[in-house]
Amino acid sequence: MEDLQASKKRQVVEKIVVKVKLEGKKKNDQNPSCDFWSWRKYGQKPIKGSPYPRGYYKCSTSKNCSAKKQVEICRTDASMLIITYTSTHNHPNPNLSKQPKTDSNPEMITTIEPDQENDEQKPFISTPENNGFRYIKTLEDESCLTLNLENTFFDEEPLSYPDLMKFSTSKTDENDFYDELEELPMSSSSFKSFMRSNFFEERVLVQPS
DNA sequence: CGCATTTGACCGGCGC
DNA sequence: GCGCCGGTCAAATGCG
Repeated sequence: MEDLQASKKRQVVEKIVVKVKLEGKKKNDQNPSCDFWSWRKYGQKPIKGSPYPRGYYKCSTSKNCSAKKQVEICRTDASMLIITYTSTHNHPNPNLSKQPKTDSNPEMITTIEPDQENDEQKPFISTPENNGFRYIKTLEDESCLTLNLENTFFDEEPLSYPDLMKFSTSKTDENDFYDELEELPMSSSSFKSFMRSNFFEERVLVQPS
């Protein structure tokens, strides 16, 4: 009841759209937990234009965490998972603290093989039309950045990215978190490699029309 | 027995 | 104003 102001009107809602390619592996087939947070499914709906339903998940790690995500299968490529993150977590990642050790998993974090469809890896260009914001592209859009995850999904967090979790303290404005990622000249190279090695995130700012 | 998932109903926004 | 569609709720069910 207190969070109704968030859904009241169509204010600017920031979303993170992650496209994940399942290399034909059934690994995480429909497994929602392709990240280190724990999610609880609270709904599923068929989506117009897509033969596949979309699942709605809430963060189950913390009761007051408003983080949500939607998981759907790309209608043009069933091996592609589209995960949309809404809101952000207002609590530290549990897994992060429970696995302080060796990140010696070079195979997991590795890097992205540049040889595969790297031509899609075009950087986002902020044009006056999009006001500098990244808008979600249509799924058919070839320019959507995608990454092949090979067999390595992050069942466990591939590496530690302190910068990513630094929001644990001053959590006044969650958006700051992503703003930093956005503006950050990439001081957190570890985060970058993390991102690149697992998926590509696209920051979407939905504005009222 | 407790918790997560499933599933249909309900609600609100948007387009026509 | 109406209907469609996406998102959420909540009861029922299944599973560990």
